[in-house]
This record gives sequence, structure tokens and C-alpha cells, in this order.
Amino acid sequence: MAATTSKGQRIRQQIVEAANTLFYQRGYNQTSFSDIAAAAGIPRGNFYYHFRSKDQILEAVIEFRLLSIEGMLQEWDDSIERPAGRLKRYVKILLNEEQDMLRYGCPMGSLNLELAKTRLALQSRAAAMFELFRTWLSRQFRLMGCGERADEHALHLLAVMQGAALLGAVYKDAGFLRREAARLEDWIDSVRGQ
Amino acid sequence: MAATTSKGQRIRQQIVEAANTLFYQRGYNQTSFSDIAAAAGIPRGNFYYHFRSKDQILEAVIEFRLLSIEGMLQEWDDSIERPAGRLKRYVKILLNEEQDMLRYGCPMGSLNLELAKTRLALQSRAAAMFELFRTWLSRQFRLMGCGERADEHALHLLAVMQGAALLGAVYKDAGFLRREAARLEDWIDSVRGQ
DNA sequence: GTCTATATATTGATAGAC
DNA sequence: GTCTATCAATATATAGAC
Repeated sequence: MAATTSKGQRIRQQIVEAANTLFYQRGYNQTSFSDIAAAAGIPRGNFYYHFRSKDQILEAVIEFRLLSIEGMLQEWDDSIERPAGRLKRYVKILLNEEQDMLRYGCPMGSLNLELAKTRLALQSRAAAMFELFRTWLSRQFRLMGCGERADEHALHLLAVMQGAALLGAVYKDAGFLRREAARLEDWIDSVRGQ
Repeated sequence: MAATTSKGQRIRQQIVEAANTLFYQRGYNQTSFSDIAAAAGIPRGNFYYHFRSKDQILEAVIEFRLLSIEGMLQEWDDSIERPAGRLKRYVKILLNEEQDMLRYGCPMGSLNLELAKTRLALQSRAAAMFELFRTWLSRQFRLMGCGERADEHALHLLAVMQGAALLGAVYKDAGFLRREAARLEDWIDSVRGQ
């Protein structure tokens, strides 16, 4: 890739970011080319120059999300000293993204669940987002002294977060999200050294 | 409603049950009239006699599911003596429906999450399925002596079950479902009288 | 590289014969 | 009540002018 960003690459990035938002808010299947083109501010027919198919846009969106997640986790590693604090920062997503969570659920969870039904091949690629969190969470639990239970704890934390986000979207209840976040913080403290 | 079941009512029920399965396996948006008609074994154009729109079929499917859930909960009440046993029977869904859970996730959760994005009015009706479980779970926790924390426990149990089902569908990992089920059984015991 | 025009399939939904 | 034929809208995708 060139050091400079060409106009074509800029448009491509606009498409990816517009699609990323729409796939989250409307779902993959319910987002049309027209929707993406309108949101990205380009003519409809044009972007077959940038992407051969809708599936390719999704793959680019997944890549984009993977990079975002990696950057976020790296930032947490750099700015938060202790592993328990990092885990709690992860839990805090429920509160920071409260409005979106209540409206659309978790972007990872809802995308995976949608793709699991009819687009299994794409879902396995979307699962890589979970894998990034799982590996990172697992490492934090290991640093906390959880040893071989670290990965089990990581998966459990992922699951409870997903459940909280989903039920939040069902009931549109911010108080519930906060209670689940508080409960998880207590659990993180209780799991220390186990 | 008449005591006898007319042919029209039978066909209507066939449509609802076919749609119920397809909405679960493919999702609502990804299920077409053609799909339902083929699965129900009737000509495509025909069933506008039975349902005016696709949304009406979904409403009928939700009604159907609500009745199924009510029947199931009633059966558990009748056949299981102690509230802790009833709660564990609920958790056991993860194991009994293992294959479907790993493939399609939870029927309630995935439908609600899909509808939350673009069909909010229908989602609020689908949320009634959760409400049935919530009320029932809440009652069991109250019987266990959880007092005013009963409803919080009920929501938490719902959330963890949803998270387990979702992550199961992401990772297609039966072992994970079993571990989460075991963890929830322990939690039910630990929560006694709290 | 960008855009207009359009192809082709499928969607939810109707009209009307039987 | 049941079915065939078909509508209008929308979807993904392409061809080709500029």
C-alpha cells in the first residue's frame, strides 16, 4: 500500500464506515446497497468499482471492526495498570454505549447471531471479533492468577456481557444494564486468585 | 371459536407452525412468503386468504410461541415440586436444545434482537415472551425466599441464559453450553434464601 | 475512476378464474 | 375457499458512456 491515501481509498473507507454503522443499526440483511451509497454520499452504481459484492463489504467491515477492537484493547493495556481494572473497563462498555446497546444490542453479538442463521461462512469470520476479546480477557484473568480457569472466566464474562446487552435491547432498561455491570464488577473482584 | 376445527383453521395452523420454524432457523427478514408456502405445502398466493401481511404471520407466530411457553411453564409447575428444581429445569433448556442453540441461537433472543433493529413495534410484542419467563422465574425465586431480590435474580438468569445461547452459536461449542449450565445450577443453589 | 442506465431475480402483495 | 397469473417495488449486480 502506498504511503499516501488515494481518492479511491478514501471513498472505499467512507463506504466501509457507512456500512459499518448501517450493519449495526439495521442489520446486514436489511441494509441495501442504496442505503450504503446514500450514507456514504456516492452514486449507487459506483461502488461496484470498490467492492464486487455485498459480502465483500461485510468482510471489509469485519476487518475494520477487528482493527478497531485491537486498537481499543491496546489502548486499555497501555493506560490501565492492573488486570482487574482492565476487566472493569471492558464491563464499562455497557454504560458507555448505553444508548446504542438499548437500541441495537451489541454490534458483535447481533451480527454473529444474524449471520449464524443463513450465512455460516461469514459468521465464522465475524467470530474473530469475539476471539480478540476472548484472548485479551483470558490474558487478564491469567495475570490475576486464575491459571487454567482464565479462559473459562473469559468466555463466561463474554457471555454475561452479551446476555446483558441482549436483554437490555429487549427491555430498553438502562437500570438493568447498570445493575448487571455492577454485578460483574463484584464478580471480577471475587474471582481474584481463583 | 367453534368446537370443531375447520379446514381453514387447520391450514392456518400449518402456516403458523411452518413460519415459526423458519423464522427461527432463517430469521424473520430472511424468510419469504415462498419459503413459508413451500414449507406449509400450500400454493404461494393462497395464504393471503389467511393472513393479510407478513407482519400478521409474525404476530400469529408470537401468539403461538406465547401459548407454547405458557404450557411449558405450567407443566413444570405441575411436575416439579421445588422452586430450585424448576429453575434448574429452565437452565436445562441449554442442554436439551443443544443442537438448535448452537446453530440458530435462542428463538426468543434472536427474534427480539432482529426486530429491535428495524421493527421496534413488533419487537415490543415479541418481548412478551421474555416477560412470561421473567414473571415465572421471579415467582420461583420468591418461593425460594429471595424476597425483593427475586425479580433482579430472574432478569439476571434470563440474561446469562441468553448470553450462553448467543456465545454457543458463535463458537458452536457444546462444552461451553454445558459449563455455563453447570455454573448456573451452582448459582441457583448459592442464591437460596438470599 | 466516476457515473447513468439498465439487467435480472425476488420480494410482498393483488386480481380474478374456478 | 383454493388456486393461477401477475403486479409493483426493490434487491443485487452489470454494461458501457464519459
